[in-house]
Amino acid sequence: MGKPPGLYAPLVRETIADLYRNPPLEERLTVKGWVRTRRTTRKVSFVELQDGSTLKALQVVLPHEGISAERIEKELHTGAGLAVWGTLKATPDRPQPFELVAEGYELYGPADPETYPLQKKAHSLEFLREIAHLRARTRTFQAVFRIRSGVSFAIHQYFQERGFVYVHTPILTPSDCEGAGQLFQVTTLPLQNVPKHPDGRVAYEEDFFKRPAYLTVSGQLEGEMLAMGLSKIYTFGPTFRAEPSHTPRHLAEFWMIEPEMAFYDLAMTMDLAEDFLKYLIRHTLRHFAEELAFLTERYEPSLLAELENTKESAFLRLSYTEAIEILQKSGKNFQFSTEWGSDLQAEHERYLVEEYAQRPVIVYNYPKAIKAFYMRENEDGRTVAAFDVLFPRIGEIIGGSQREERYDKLLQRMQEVGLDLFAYEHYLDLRRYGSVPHSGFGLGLERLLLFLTGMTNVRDVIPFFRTTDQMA
RNA sequence: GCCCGCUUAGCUCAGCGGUUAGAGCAUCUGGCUGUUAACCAGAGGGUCGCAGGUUCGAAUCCUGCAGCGGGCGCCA
Repeated sequence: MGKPPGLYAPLVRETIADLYRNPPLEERLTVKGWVRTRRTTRKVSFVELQDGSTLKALQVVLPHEGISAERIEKELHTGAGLAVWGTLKATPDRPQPFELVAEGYELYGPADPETYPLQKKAHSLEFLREIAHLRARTRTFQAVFRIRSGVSFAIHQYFQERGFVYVHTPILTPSDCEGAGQLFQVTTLPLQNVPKHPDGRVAYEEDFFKRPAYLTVSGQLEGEMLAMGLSKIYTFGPTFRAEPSHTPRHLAEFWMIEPEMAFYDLAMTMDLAEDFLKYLIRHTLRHFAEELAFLTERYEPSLLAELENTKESAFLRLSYTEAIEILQKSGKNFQFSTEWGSDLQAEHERYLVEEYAQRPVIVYNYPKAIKAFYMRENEDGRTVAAFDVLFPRIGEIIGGSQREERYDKLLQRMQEVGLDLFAYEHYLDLRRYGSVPHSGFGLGLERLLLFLTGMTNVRDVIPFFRTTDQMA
């Protein structure tokens, strides 16, 4: 065995990605990684080494005269972690541009082939969900998680370049944002023996916050408070919903991006949303060509073409009323109503995006009755300045609105839907003092990633998923 | 929450009332003059998700349960 001699120590190029960027041919170096596959012939063995820095592997040649075949066969199985040293040689007549001719290696950790679940063959995504702690060893998840990292960076970059302030809104909150959506309650009260008043009410004065507390379902209300001083802000953090939704598009814990802008009206906000999405697509195409090529070949043949197409096309904007007319004239037999006033269902959205427009669609000015209390009422008195961005394959990817900045209108609306006004005093204060027009939207990171990676289940674009009944 | 489907070897699957349940890959053994998810030969590996029922006979049909997946609703 033995450690690499001292002359190898100062390594300039450590990762396999570095080797491909600028191959130090004929140099002696050490590379560290995990075995993807091994092939053995009479005189030499070949190991494909991966280290997660690129989807490409480094071919390592292990001559049996230097390293015994028995040791290689015993130790170097798929999944084993090791350091290997030798000389990088060009191989112009082989599929790969170069290979490492090894002088020795040190095994860090073996992977017993009898029990190690991953093989050099492809596995189903469903199987990999059962071993989420090992998924990062597959190229698929390396590609997906690297794109997730890159697009997260691009989100910050986009807003920072445009003067938005990144604000951290609380994860623990005293109330529900929209009076809807199911909350995870957070408590330090003992569940086996909850202290109660004589009349049966929970004695919250004994709880940690001396009142009920929940995990946030949205940072929007706090985002508005900060935008009313900083003008343009955005949030980017985890969000929690205790909805028992069992679909490939819902998570109990997911990441949301919520910009909020003072002095923006609905049209400006729709422009921002469209520009933002195209920026993220362009960034991903520019920086993750290798990953996108892999995912296109492996999972979604139309992925690359769809990204290219979307980044060029102007999103089709339809008012809700226009959308309803289009649906009514479509000649389609929809399961759900297309009467004015009914909400657009998945089948309607799919028709608008995939058949009618064949590109992303923004629907705006929805009926007041089917939207949240904080959305700004339009002049017609029956619609609100809300919009949804609908994408092919995904459906709704962004939901946003201009907020109701008029105190009387907001108060009236809150009373109509029966909100506890006391809990929203601070929110109402924003309308009492220096209230100005403002708007914002929410983008679900995982849904965006479905579009960017060609994956079809949000459980496959977040490292450890939480859904009803499941914690990976 | 409602509806549908699937569950057979470590993995991906075939078998769909009739001998002792199969294939590819993986594993192990042997071979191969440098392989490209190498190749060639051989071997081991299964209470056919669990429980009950129908039948001369059940992996196969029925019922219940569980796990997983999908559609719808809700949304991001």
